Amino acid sequence: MNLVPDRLPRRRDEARAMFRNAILDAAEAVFAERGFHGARIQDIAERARIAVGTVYNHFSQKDDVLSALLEERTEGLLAQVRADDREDEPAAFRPRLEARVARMLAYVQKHRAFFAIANEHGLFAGAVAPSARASARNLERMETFRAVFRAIVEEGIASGDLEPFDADALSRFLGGTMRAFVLTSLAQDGADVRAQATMTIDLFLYGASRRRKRAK
Amino acid sequence: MNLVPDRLPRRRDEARAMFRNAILDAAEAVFAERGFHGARIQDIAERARIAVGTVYNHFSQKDDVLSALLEERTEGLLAQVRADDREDEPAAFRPRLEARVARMLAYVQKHRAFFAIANEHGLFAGAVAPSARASARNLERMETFRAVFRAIVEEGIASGDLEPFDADALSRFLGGTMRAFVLTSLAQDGADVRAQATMTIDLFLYGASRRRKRAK
Amino acid sequence: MNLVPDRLPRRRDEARAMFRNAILDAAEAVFAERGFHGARIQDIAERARIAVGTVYNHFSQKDDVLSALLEERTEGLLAQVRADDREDEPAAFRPRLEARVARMLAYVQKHRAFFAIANEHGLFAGAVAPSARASARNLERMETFRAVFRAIVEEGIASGDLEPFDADALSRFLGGTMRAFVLTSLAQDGADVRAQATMTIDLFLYGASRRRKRAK
Amino acid sequence: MNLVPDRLPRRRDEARAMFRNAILDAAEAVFAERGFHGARIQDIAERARIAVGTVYNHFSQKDDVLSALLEERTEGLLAQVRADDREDEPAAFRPRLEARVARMLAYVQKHRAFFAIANEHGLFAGAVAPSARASARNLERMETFRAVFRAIVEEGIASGDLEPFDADALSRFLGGTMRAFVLTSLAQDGADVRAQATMTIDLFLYGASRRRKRAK
DNA sequence: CATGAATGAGTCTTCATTCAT
DNA sequence: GATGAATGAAGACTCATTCAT
Repeated sequence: MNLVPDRLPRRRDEARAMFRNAILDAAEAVFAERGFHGARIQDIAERARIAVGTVYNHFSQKDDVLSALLEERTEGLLAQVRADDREDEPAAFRPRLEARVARMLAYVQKHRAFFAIANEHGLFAGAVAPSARASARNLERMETFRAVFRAIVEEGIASGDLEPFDADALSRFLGGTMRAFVLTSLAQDGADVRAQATMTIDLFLYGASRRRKRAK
Repeated sequence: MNLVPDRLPRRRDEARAMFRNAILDAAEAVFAERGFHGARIQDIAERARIAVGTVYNHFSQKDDVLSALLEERTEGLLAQVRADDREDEPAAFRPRLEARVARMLAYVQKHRAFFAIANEHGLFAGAVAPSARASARNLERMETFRAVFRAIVEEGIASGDLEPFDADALSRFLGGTMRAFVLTSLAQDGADVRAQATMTIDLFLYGASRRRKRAK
Repeated sequence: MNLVPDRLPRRRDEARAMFRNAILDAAEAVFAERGFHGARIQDIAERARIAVGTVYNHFSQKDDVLSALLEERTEGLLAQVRADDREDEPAAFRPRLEARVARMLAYVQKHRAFFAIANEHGLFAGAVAPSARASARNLERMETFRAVFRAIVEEGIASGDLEPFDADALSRFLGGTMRAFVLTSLAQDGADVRAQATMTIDLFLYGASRRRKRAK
Repeated sequence: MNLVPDRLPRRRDEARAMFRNAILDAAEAVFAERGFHGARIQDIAERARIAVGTVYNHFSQKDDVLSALLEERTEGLLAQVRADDREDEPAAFRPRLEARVARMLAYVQKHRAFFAIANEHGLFAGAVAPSARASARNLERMETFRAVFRAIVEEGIASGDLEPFDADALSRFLGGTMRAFVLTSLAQDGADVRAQATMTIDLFLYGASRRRKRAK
């Protein structure tokens, strides 16, 4: 095994990745502060302490910076759901859902600067009419999300934990419920993610009506 | 009563209002098509079949057109909730809530072009961290919304229909649930508003868990 | 003599003149405040308490308002020089010149708001290269001025009071000297016009050098 | 001495300065042709053979281009007066003044395109009432001028060459006299600066009255 | 003739993108 | 590949002028 020829390329790749990440981090901050349209490439470059041209060496358009950010965070968020590779993942529906929701909330909390604006760009746009403005990739992304949520709901229906309503409606409901509390995460700095997850699940499962004798 | 002196001023006011409405209608359509930033004043003027300058005779900035639209639609949406003046408004919590929700869904459906973009401008931003970008008026508007939802929830708690959870959390939950179905309204042309309202309320009240013997 | 047919027309003319004057007065004030380009027809109309359209009933363009003003004030200023009709006008060169200068200074002082900006529009532009921008009428006006000053100077040369220098140079010198003190008039509210006139003439005649034994 | 590291920055600075000068030169010409308001940034850019945006890389507003021009020419004009560093500067009051005036006239002649419009923007506004429109910097500039002229005049009074009149009045008189002949410079292409300077000084010192036996 | 809203040509300014160094 | 100045298309906004009432 000759490692030498590997070394330089590897370093190069690392360097590339560092620039790329620096740009994305800077963009996340600047987008959050000024919104996508209010953010100038110049601002992002300055925040990343690089030159404007360098941004263009890594992304061919401003839009691509946003897309990459959406891609990255979406992927990160979805990774919180996919629990297949976790050994300690609970098996029962509710605790498993709770674990997933808690992880998602934590992730959103960590990147709240970004999620605050992602909303404006259709990340949570749900079933909004696919306007000409929503890029094809955006729609795909939303569809991935939807699929993940639908899978969860279908699991629940299959396991008998959820009422066999329309899976689509239920997945939207789950999304909406989470979103309600995600927004709290965005607003607060040190939100108690665990408690929020519990409340989210509780309301998702049993609603807001006056509980009678049902055991929680 | 001498109506004559009234005539001209009245006509003038009417003319003013007509222009203003034409502009707002055109803006609603253009914003929906291209988004706020993609919409040029020229586009709005053309759609309204007036000159660019005329837009500026009625709104001093592009931003103000959006604001006025938000104002108008927000007010319209809230008007659907305030049921005090309706004689046929049901008295019981659930049917009353259902009626309100149905009216709101219908209103959103009617102005879905607008609500699709209002989303991007914080109308539903909920508790998102009040960024420097959200105008003071925007915050006020969101607060009004919040207050209306909280009032509904508090009614429900008082009447014993809702579990005495934190009113703030419940109002967010109600908002999130509605939003999930509102988005469906936005996507579809002839959505069955009544059915959606029922499903919204049902999920809001009883959640998604498998129903046992509880009477629906 | 039938006065009736005269009455209405006369009143009409008076009315026209009143509007015209109101506009010119307003324009004088607004031009002085904001400069010609900074003054909007709207501003002038407001100051004159009339409608924008009315301004256009009296002047066909914005430029014409300025022109009319220049015309009027130029004429007024020149009227201060032409002393032919005054019975008490001194005959000797120096007192006569002094009287004329004093009257001009007083006139400028009275209309200083206007003269402060007239400068920007070539009223005193003197021999500036006749740019394409200086309207033909403007040049004529300047020429009239020049002619008046030259006449004065030639009088002085003829009477032996002035050194037989180039009449053109002398007239420019007289203009420059006056201008130096006119500017003081513009700055101060209650400038002592008489004293200024005396100083102007004194310097014009004898210069600034140390006086020896010559009787002043 | 290592010049290498210096090279690039030095070249960059030179490049910057070249663009800046190209813009100012173009602006001088265009302003002279069309006046400040009639000059479009586009015109200036075209004349300088650069893009519109480049103008904005060097000046943040159109106003700033004019200001920079005023600054530069004012400084240039004043530099003609400050004779301290000249070895061949005459010591006696009159020849010294004459040298200074000649240099100023030559400078104005050289940049007459500019001075023709500077007039419109208060460069020579003298003691005009400091309107809200005259920028603070403008006033400063005028004050500098005034100070220079006053210093000259005071020198003359101190040396006994000038009558001990009010220094302020005398400095205005000097300015006015010069201005009268400067304007001639502006009009003519190949004006005889030396002769003009002599005439200026002569009139400034001895006025226009008929000379008796006094030795010139 | 007064009125004042409608008109739309005109211009400054911004900023994504390019490219020579 | 980094740099940052040059580029120029694009768009908000102004305001002189028109014209229906």
